[in-house]
Amino acid sequence: MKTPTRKEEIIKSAAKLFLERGYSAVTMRDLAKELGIKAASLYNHISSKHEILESLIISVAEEFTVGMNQIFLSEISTLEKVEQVIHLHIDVTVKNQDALGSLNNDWMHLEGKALPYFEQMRNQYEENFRQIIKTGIVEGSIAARDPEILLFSVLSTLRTLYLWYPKKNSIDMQTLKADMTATMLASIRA
Amino acid sequence: MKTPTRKEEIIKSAAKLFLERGYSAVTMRDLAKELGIKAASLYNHISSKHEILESLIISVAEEFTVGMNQIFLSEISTLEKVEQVIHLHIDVTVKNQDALGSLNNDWMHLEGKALPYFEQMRNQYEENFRQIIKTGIVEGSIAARDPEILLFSVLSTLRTLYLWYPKKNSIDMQTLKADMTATMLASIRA
DNA sequence: AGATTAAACTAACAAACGTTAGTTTTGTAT
DNA sequence: ATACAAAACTAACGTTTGTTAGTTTAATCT
Repeated sequence: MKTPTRKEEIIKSAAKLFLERGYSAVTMRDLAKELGIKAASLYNHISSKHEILESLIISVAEEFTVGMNQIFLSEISTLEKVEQVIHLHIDVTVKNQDALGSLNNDWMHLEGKALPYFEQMRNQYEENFRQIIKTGIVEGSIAARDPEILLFSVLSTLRTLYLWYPKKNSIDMQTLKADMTATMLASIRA
Repeated sequence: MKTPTRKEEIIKSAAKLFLERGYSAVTMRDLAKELGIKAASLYNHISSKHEILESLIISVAEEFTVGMNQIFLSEISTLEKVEQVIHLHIDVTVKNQDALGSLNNDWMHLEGKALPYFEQMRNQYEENFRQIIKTGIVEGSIAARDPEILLFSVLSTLRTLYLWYPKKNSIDMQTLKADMTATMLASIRA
C-alpha cells in the first residue's frame, strides 16, 4: 500500500465529487475545499480541470478494453466468455468505483483527441460483446432473440453497477459475483 | 395534435440539450441559440433554469408513480405485475425520451421541496418493485436469488432504455416490448 | 545552518454565468 | 387603422467560473 502522490489524491477526490454532482457542476473551488486547500493550489499538481476528467476516464476505459480483448481472443466457450466479461466488469467497477460515474455520464465532456479515442474504445468494446452474443445465438447457446436487446440488457446492468454497489456493501463480493452472473446468464441463455 | 405553447417548446428543447450534455453544462444562452432567440427572451416564458429541470423531472416521475401504484394494487399474478411494470417503463420512456436523461442524471440538481419529493417517489417506486419481487420469491414464481440483485438487474435495464431506444428505432415497438419483456422475465423467473 | 523542494498561499484576470429591466417588433382582433 | 397581447430585442447587473502570476510556508537533505 504505497502512499499516493498529491496529484492522485486530487484525482480521487475529484472522482468522488464528479460522481455525486457531475463534472460540470463541480467547480475547482469545490474540489479544493474538499481537500482543505485553495483552488489555485490545485494547479501545482494538475494542469487543468479537463486533465482530471481525462485521466479518470481514459485509464478505466483502457482497463476495460484490455480485459475485453483478452477474453474475446481466448479459447473458451461462448458462455464462458460472457461470464468472464461479467466478472471483468464487476472487478473494474469495484476497483474504480467513483471513476465509473464520470465514465458513464461525463465522457462527452472529454476534449481533443481524448473524445474520439474514448468513443472508439467504447464502440469496440460493444462490438466485441455483440460478436460474442451473435456467435452464441448461431451456436444455440444463447436465446434466439434480437441480439441488440440482449446486449443492451446485459450491458445496462453492468454499467449501472457503480450506482448500486456502494449502497449494498453488506453483500460480499463472492455472493455478488455469483448472483449477478446467474441472473445475467439466465437472461440470455437459450 | 394541438400546437405547443412557446413554454412547452422551450422545455422540449431544454430536455434535448440536457440529455446531450447534462443540465449543468447547458447554459441559457445555449438553449436560446437552439431556439433561435436571445437568452433574455426565455424569461418571458419561464421563470428560471431550475423551473425547467423541475417540470421535466417531476412530471415524468409522477407518471411512473401513478402507473406503479396501479399495478401494485391490481389483482393479477406476480409475474404479470412484473410484466406490466416493464411495459409501463417502456411506454413512459418512449413518450418522454429526452426528459429521461434529466431524470436519471440530473435529479440531484433539483432545488427546494422538489428534491425530497422526487426522492420519495423514487424510493417508493423501488420499494413497490422490491415487494413484488420478494412476493414472487416466496411464491416460487421468481428465482430464489438475492432480491436486491434481481431488482437492480431489471431496473438498470429499464432505466437505461432511454439511451438505447433512440439509436435502435429500426426495431418496431412490438418487437421491442416483446423481446425486452422476454429477456427480463427470463432473468428473474424461477 | 543553509539550500532545496514540495505545496500551500494571496490577489487578480478575463470570460461566462443566470437573471433583470426596459424597449421594440410582430401578429391578431377589433 | 388602432389597440392589444405575445414574444422578441438591447443593455447591463452582480456572481461565479477556470486559471495565472508571484509569494510564503513547511518539511527534507547536505
